[in-house]
Amino acid sequence: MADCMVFHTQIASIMEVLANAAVAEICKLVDDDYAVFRLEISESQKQNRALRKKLQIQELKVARERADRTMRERVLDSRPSSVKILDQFRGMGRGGRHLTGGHRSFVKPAGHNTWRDDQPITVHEGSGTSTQHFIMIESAEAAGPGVKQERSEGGEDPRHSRDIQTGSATGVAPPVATAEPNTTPAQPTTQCSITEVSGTPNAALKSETDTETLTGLGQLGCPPAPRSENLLYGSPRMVLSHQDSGDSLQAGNDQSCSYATEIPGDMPVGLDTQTNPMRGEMNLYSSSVYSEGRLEKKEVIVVDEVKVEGDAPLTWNVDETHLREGHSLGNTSDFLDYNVVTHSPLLTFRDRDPVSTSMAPSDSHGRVLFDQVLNSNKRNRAKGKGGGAISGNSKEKRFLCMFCNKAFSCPQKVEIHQRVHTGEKPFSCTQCHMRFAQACTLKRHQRVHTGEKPYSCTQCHMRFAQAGNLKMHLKVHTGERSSDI
DNA sequence: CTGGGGATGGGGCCC
DNA sequence: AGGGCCCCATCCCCA
Repeated sequence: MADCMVFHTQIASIMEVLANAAVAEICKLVDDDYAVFRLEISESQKQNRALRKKLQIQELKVARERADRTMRERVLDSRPSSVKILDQFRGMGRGGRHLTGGHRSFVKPAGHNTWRDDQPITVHEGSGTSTQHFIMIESAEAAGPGVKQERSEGGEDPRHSRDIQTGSATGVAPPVATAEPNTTPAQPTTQCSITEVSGTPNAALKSETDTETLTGLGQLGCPPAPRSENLLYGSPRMVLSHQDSGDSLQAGNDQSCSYATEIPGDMPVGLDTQTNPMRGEMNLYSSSVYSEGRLEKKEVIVVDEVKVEGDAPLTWNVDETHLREGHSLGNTSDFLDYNVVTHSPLLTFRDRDPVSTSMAPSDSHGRVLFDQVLNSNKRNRAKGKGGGAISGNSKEKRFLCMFCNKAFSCPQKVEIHQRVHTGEKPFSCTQCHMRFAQACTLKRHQRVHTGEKPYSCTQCHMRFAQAGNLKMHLKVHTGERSSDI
């Protein structure tokens, strides 16, 4: 028995020794691996640092070159630099259609309304733009003189003219609507201000964009933007990522928050706008209004004044009396409580250097965006008929676009119109994944696939899918065509 | 470079 | 009220 006990204790001691040895071995292995791992990490960090330095040097170089070039240009051309910038982008129009339209990231409101030319250019990120806020003006009379555009005269430096103050939902304090005393007459005490707060990924885009500022994007599956220049002018990496998987139009592999207008996420193929998950996504991060089913009462804003001040965020001065009167707002306090949580139409650039490195002429994305913005503005200006924000049409147009103040006769029209700004394209082609803002546009598009050409020329054998093209073609026969182009 | 066709965007009007 | 159609402007591509 005693032998047995001794034997057991010996075995136990041997086991213990073995176990200790094994543990020691394991620890040694782990330590070795850890050391190797750390070595690798430090190597990687070194490489990272070196690359960063290289990058900085390159950026400095390019910036210097551009600065030199700018100085030369300024000597040659005494125009304001902001004009030159726009000209530069206007000249870059070609190529935009490669992007299958609709990639309107930079939407500057129509000229007739609140933003002046040197005001910040607005960026609308499609990922958060399904909001269908619009402004209902109480009456035609109120619409006319009631909507004022007051502007501050500050910040004339074009280098700073695109400063943004849009607060991001993350980190940056929300802009506080403050009436600038020097530019704004004393407001009635009954007025309340509704501050446009970007509750969406539409974080302020600054040149010195720090990742922290944009970390809110992460919630949307959007990695923080590395550098704002990319955001501004579209590096291949960041801008205009078409969200269709496998879509050749995608500018980069990064399905990130590209500050493009395309709605993120895989869109369903088909026409079902109701079940479009896009809306769901919007609900998640764009507007709690949707998810709460309180759309109606929060979408209509009776506006007495719309003020846009130099660097200040858009401020809606809402006459409280209107709110009290109901006007589809439901519970007034409910309305007042909410800070118009939507994608901000005021996503603007902080462009410290308008001739920055990213404004490379080779950047077709930036071209597209600015070109389309310019075209849009041009078109808005050119279209006199009903194009005015609040035109005294026979049909009362009481519903204003939240973005450009354009007036429409019914909310649905506003909703459709606002897709211009938001980039929302609910209608997808089942054959090619192209998306359209309007159903009829999709329908028309599908003739491309069906080959249907219902319009035939009476003068020749030509057939056309669109009446407008036939009409254009007919000018060839009448001899008008050549002068048009 | 130019002309012409294909195609999209956007707004107005009509049913 | 809402959908569809029409129209215009514009861009892109190609010969």
